[in-house]
Amino acid sequence: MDATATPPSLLGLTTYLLSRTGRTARGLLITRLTARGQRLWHMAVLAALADFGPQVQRELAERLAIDPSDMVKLLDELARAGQVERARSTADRRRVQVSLTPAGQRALEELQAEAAAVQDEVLAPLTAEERAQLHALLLRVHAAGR
Amino acid sequence: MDATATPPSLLGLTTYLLSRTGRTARGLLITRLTARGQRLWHMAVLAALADFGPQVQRELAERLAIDPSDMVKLLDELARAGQVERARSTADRRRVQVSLTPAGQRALEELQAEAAAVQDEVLAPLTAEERAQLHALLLRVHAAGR
DNA sequence: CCGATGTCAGATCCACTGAAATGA
DNA sequence: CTCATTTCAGTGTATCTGACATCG
Repeated sequence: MDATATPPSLLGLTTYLLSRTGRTARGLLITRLTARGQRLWHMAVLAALADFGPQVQRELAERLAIDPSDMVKLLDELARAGQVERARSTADRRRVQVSLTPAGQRALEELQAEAAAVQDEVLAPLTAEERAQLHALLLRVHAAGR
Repeated sequence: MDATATPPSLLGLTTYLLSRTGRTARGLLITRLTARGQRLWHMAVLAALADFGPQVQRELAERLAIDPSDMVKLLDELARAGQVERARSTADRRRVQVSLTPAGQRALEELQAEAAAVQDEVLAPLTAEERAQLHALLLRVHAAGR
């Protein structure tokens, strides 16, 4: 018996596997992004802006299920890198509209390429059909779990 | 369009879903375990001892892929709760054999029940057959990714 | 109510110590 | 037999992250 084997009673838990494989994937991506001076959440923020257009800070935080105070710090970094722009809403001056800059758009495309590469690596043992199956199942789990 | 919807370009990434759903499951379980004064790693350690029997501390850390120094702290907590016992090996007095106590066995069973409950909750949208499918796919991804 | 700032706890990682075994 | 090296448990610390509380 291999001295590095994972305990079977953990392997029997689907949620353990979810947690573990998700963690692995995240770790791999973080390594790549760090090399570019970006972080994981940067990609999520840029993606949200690309998909939904300029948005209020609060909505962004809610969408990505992260704490509003953390969003502030993320946007600080992205703004410093020139990837997003903040502008006070003229209608409601408490609100801040966040929008993607062309540089942000380019950065997002690069990050997505990195993410795709990591995904290929992680899902290597599965056929294309199986990947689609896994994706569909996870989508349903995700949709329910909020 | 729902203001809390996740960006489609993230939903298209299987690795994002893995990460996200894994995170959700872990969070739910942590909440339950905290209420019992236990932590996630406690369960992993107890499971490893139940599955593989008494072991040297070093092996235990290797198996669970955590830092040996962190294992020391985990075992301190588990020993204080009377769930594991440490004994110096007579053959090699540097080594410490860790074993599960009856109280540890009982604790593990309770933790596993909690984990099963969380799993039922998270995987609620899937049929039994689909859960088995998901499990099999994740198992293969996990096995490859080390 | 919203964005911003500061702080706190938890987890991971790394360097180091002292005791004990091993081997040249 | 001795000395250098390695292995192991344990200690302490630096760092990062996410959660929260509070302020303007």
